[in-house]
Amino acid sequence: MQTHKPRITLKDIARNVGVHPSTVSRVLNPDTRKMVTKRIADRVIHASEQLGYRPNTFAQSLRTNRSYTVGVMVPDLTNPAFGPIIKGIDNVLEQSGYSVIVTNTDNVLEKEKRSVDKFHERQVDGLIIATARRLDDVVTTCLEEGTPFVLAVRSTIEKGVNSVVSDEIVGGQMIVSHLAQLGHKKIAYVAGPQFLSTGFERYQGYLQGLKNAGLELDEDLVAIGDAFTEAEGRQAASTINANKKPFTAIVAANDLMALGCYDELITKGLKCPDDVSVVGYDDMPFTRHFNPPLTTVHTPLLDVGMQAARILLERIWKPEQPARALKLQPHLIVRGSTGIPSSYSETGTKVTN
Amino acid sequence: MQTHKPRITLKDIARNVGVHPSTVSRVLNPDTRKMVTKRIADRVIHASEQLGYRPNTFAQSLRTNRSYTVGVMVPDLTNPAFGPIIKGIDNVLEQSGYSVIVTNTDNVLEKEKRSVDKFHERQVDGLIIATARRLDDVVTTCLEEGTPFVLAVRSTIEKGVNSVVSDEIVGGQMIVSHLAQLGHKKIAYVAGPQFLSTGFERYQGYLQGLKNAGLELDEDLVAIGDAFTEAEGRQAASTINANKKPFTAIVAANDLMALGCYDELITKGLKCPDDVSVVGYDDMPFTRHFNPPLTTVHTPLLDVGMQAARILLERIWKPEQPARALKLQPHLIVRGSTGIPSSYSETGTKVTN
DNA sequence: GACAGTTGTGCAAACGTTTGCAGCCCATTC
DNA sequence: GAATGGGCTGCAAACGTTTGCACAACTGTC
Repeated sequence: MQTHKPRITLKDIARNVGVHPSTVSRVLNPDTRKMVTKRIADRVIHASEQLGYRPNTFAQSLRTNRSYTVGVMVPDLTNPAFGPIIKGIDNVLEQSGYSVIVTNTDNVLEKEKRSVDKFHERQVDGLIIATARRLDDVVTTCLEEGTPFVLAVRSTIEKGVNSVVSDEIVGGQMIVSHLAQLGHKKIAYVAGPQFLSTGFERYQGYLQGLKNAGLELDEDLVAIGDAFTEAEGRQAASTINANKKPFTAIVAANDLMALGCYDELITKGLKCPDDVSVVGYDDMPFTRHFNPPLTTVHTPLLDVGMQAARILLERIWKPEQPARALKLQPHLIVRGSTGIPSSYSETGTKVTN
Repeated sequence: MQTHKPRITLKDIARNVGVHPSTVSRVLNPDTRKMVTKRIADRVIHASEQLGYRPNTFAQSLRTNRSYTVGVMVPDLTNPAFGPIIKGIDNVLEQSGYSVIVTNTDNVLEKEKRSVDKFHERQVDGLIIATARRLDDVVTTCLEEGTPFVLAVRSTIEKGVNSVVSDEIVGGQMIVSHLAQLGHKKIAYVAGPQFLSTGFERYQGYLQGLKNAGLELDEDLVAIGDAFTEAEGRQAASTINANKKPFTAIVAANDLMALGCYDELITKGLKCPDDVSVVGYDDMPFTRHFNPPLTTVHTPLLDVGMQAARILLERIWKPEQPARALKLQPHLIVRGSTGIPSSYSETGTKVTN
């Protein structure tokens, strides 16, 4: 049965040094330290260290209305893509004395609303939202309430919203261009949810990529998944297969869905990349260890987190600034899951990664 | 330039209804609601909803000394093992109205101390520590200060500490037993840091496993990595290779290190599992997609998180209870990275998963 | 030596709750 | 019908800060 040490307050230090608590406060607060004589300040600092003073953040926040706390909303913590993002966020925020409250929304709207309510209740100074839909109540609420916030890895239809994303459209184009160069003509697409900017824009990139390569869209080679998951990826791939149209490559809207495609190919007895090339998106950790190593578009997740945090700090400090929509440049990482299309392989030019 | 809505306080509601703020407080607080007449209570509730009241948590916390906030310390957010743990924690804590502050310590002691200081400053009601070393200053500090806390996925030498871990020793034994059954006699071990309970106990499990199988320890077949990373795993495997002793299997202290072993084998031109079997530990996400799919010990990470959170809540509510050290049962998941040892394969009994 | 100006410190209110205490009202009882 | 008691509600203090204001003590100037 341990007994908590009694908390040291400004009053205690004041009594100890023989000054008024407000003086102590001024000394301990960097912005106001210069107001008080060095001699006294030194004694205060000494005493505060000696007594092991720790400010009471509640009292501070109550008085100042600033919590030095930031809320982060992510859809799914088990998706390894979010680890690096949060790490990036934490890295820069903790340097400025902010703490990060994380919450997992499982992609369910009701939870998102509850979370954002909770955040408001806790008076977070700002929000980083990685759950946003292309049109999203939570976002509009935050806009109305004037809460500083920035979207990570997702963007919205609304304008005037801070966000940091990777350039999804360009990424999508890169993929198709890569496949086209290898000689693929029939390129299927396993799309992510179209109500998410990532899902939507990557698909747009794919369409644009086809155009660039002079290829035609075949709607039978496109299926849309309801979530960025392995299961949905597999499901979508299976739908495409069921259409019985030939194809030599599948582009998946993210790495998880690509893994779903792997599974579908295996059950159909198709080999990747010999029979069908597969490409993902995100370059989440360990993609290079997959079987085969996954060709994918690298999104600088850690950077996304860090930049989002930086922009958020800017907005917290000067809320009047116009919104910034930062687009990081993605790049294609070619690994073993893409190769010369199977139609070519009959000619003997077949390559195994 | 948006203008923040003025905050609604108890006073506002009180004025609106025509009662004293304290009455409003009593109504809105479940524990004291029964003190006030239903008629008034209803009017208060109505008004509070109408006005969109949100309690000011700082004022509450300042008064009550409870923050409804819990700190979580993890060593490395990019390690996909921690996502599920945090998710589990968040799941159960948010149900009880607690928020989760996460911090990443990068395995550096100084950061851990800073974090735990920050947590104390913020008066978190409890801590979940996934960074603990076998003897750890942070842990002893928390014990002294009487902060409720529980270790997740790691344990300490000290007694009287709450923790939830998987039974590492049993897990280690399972692995060796599995390999022995396949016929392996020369089983190498790529150990994790011995100052971490996971590193230490898994190694103990390995030793015990050898004993159980009547095999002898060959120290040349053991190398210790300084961190649970791919790079260290590879390094350790390479060290063992350099010893020029024959072996047919490598047990790695976790999945990441196992991946490092994969890399080392590849550069040495060895095939897994045909030449060397490899097994990992943790069953982190996507291990089944690795090349080859990794045989590993499944640790129920989500459960670890959930149980840790539950125990923490217990401790927060009744601090006097004796500590609980919960051990979850791991189980072996056999996949393609283990097979009959290569010495056998010469007899023609070779199996490819 | 009086005055204005500067510098440093104390005072007290305020932030929004919670909660022990006091007191009111009404019902019950003899 | 007075005394007792119990059930509700109001009062006010307290939690630990921050900060505008007042005021005291200096400095320097004429």
